[in-house]
Amino acid sequence: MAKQRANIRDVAKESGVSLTTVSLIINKNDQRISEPTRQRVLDAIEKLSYTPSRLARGLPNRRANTLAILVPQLQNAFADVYFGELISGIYEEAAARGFRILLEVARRDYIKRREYMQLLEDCSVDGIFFLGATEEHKFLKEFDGSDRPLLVVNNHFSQWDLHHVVCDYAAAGRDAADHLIELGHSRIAHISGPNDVVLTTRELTDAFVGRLAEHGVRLSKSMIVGGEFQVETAKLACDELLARDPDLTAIFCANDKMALGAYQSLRAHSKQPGKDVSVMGCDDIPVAALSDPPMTTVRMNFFEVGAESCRQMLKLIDTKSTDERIDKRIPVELVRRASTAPIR
Amino acid sequence: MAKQRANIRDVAKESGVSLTTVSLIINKNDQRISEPTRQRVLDAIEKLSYTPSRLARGLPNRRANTLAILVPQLQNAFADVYFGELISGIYEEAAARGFRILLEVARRDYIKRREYMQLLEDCSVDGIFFLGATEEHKFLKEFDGSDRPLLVVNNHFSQWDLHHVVCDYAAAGRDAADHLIELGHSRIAHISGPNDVVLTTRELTDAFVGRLAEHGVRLSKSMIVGGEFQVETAKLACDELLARDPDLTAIFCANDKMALGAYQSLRAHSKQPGKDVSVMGCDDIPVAALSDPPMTTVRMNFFEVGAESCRQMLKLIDTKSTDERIDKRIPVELVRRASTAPIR
DNA sequence: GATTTGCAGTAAAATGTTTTACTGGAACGG
DNA sequence: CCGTTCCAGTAAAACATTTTACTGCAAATC
Repeated sequence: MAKQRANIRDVAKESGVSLTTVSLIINKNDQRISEPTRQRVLDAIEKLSYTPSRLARGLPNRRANTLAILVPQLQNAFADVYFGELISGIYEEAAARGFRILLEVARRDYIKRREYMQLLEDCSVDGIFFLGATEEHKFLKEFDGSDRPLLVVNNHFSQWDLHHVVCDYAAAGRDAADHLIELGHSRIAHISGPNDVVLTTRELTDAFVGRLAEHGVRLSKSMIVGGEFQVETAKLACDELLARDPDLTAIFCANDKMALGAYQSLRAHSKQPGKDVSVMGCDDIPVAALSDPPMTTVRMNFFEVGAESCRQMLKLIDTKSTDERIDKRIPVELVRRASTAPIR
Repeated sequence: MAKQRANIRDVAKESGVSLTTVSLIINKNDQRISEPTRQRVLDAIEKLSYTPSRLARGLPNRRANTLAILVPQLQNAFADVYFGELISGIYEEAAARGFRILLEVARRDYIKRREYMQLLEDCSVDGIFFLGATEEHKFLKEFDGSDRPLLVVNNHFSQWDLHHVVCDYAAAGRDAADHLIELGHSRIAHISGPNDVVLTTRELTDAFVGRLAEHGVRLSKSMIVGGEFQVETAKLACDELLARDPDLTAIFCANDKMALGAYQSLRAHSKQPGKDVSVMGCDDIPVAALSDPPMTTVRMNFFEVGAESCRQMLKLIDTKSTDERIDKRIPVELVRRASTAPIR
């Protein structure tokens, strides 16, 4: 029991070669080692059950082979399908390339103390994904035009020059408008997300309203109410809309959760969602298909957004090219279910 | 622009002391440095904006100051409130102690290749939390009685000698039984979790049935149906129970999601949950309070389970005492809402 | 006055890799 | 036969810290 843990030196000694040779074999990218030598070293590795230390490996080139996922502190930070899918997508892609994933929660004093910077500066991490970013996250200004590897996942900002990967929210708004028009609706309302702080959901609203206008349907400002992305607030929003126009025939909600709130409100007003009033959601979270009635919505492939974000990040880290900004849009898809119907 | 990044040597040179002195000051645990010297070094650190490298710090004592959270690959691995709360709890506690959190997904070949071991052996991580463990995860046998720092979060196993932190499921079962008895019910059914593979939910069922028996109410095997923890399967389970006893007055479900499935089934049979039939859930996930009717359930503080798990893990790592096994129970609490009522 | 104790700090070894620049010899072209 | 190229591998520097055992000196003790 002389040593606990074999290191590269032990392997070198055991197989009678130099450290360099062992290192080259571990990092398979070098052709110059002959097959017999390689075999001998591989045997020694097996025999000593040697595993290179990640800590030591990262040291010489200051690469941790780790990426951080930064999420804001919400009531249920990770407990959200939305975040869950994004994280899964990032993870799968990272794992396939030998990268580890760190989880970080951006609480108020986390941001105040600039700990996200610490992460990069103490070499804990080679890049940071920021999920759930809003325009209230002023600290992002720090990354404006910088060559620090930070990527905003599923939001984007026009005021700051950052790397983005995001669903095509404008297309989603247009798809929703087309669908409701096709069904013959014209008395339409919209429950929006927090349009003042999130650009993507603002784009959704703008595209929806814009496309309706192209079809000759005018959606007045009063028929757009914010629902904060939550079930309860959306229910209240829907109550308000019904008070303003008791005869509206369709509601487009900026996410599925809010559409569930609209269901509740409609029922409370003795109206059947999907029959008396068509309701559309956005996202296609699992519960959308299971809801009663099954929900017509626009599917956003959040897993793919995560995966693409990771691919872009790895490219960014490898090339270190700071000259070009990433700005990817992931396509969306209309899903027809029973919560929308032709106008009677 | 000679150097990119200050290291401890630069700080030492700048303040005219040795490396050792700087190191001792960074790791505040040494008293022997005089105040003036400390101040001088602190100023130099500030001036050079020096940050110790985590990679290099971990190397000498082979500590990564990082913990891993291992989750099984489910349809929605992290997208679950349950996992979300556990992870948040672990995270908060770890962050407070300067530990980072790695996320790992135990897919089939991840387990086959024993990558969880790799994690410990390549010094990526000082300990592993395993979430969502079941008896089907045979690889846990590898940790049976071992001094490897693995902790099973919110499940436990009698066949293997492992570290556990878990909600008090037996108490939850008893609380549920007491509540329904108190309301006067005697024609009671139970939708269980996957009792064949998860011990905790089996304990829940056993405690529930046992306590009912103590009160003189016998729950026959046929009135216990498995619901796989999912809404849809629970709905089917409830259909089956109603077929067997159309006059049952109360159903206890092993989690809140399944109680939602029971709601659906009851409505499909023209019965009002909370009026015609009392329905109880377990967990108190956010949607329980928002459901219609608001759900009576047993609150399980998953955040606290996570936090306590982390505290225990850190103790384990610090003491390296392999002689004692962790086995903590976190208390639960009955939450009365509108889905249960006195029998008519 | 010699010895001990405490203070404030330092030298050097240890941690485990990667990477750059080199080396000895064989084959090959002219 | 001489210079070049290739092959298969090596020596040594670099990465950035922690930790153990020491040191010089002043004050206190006997």
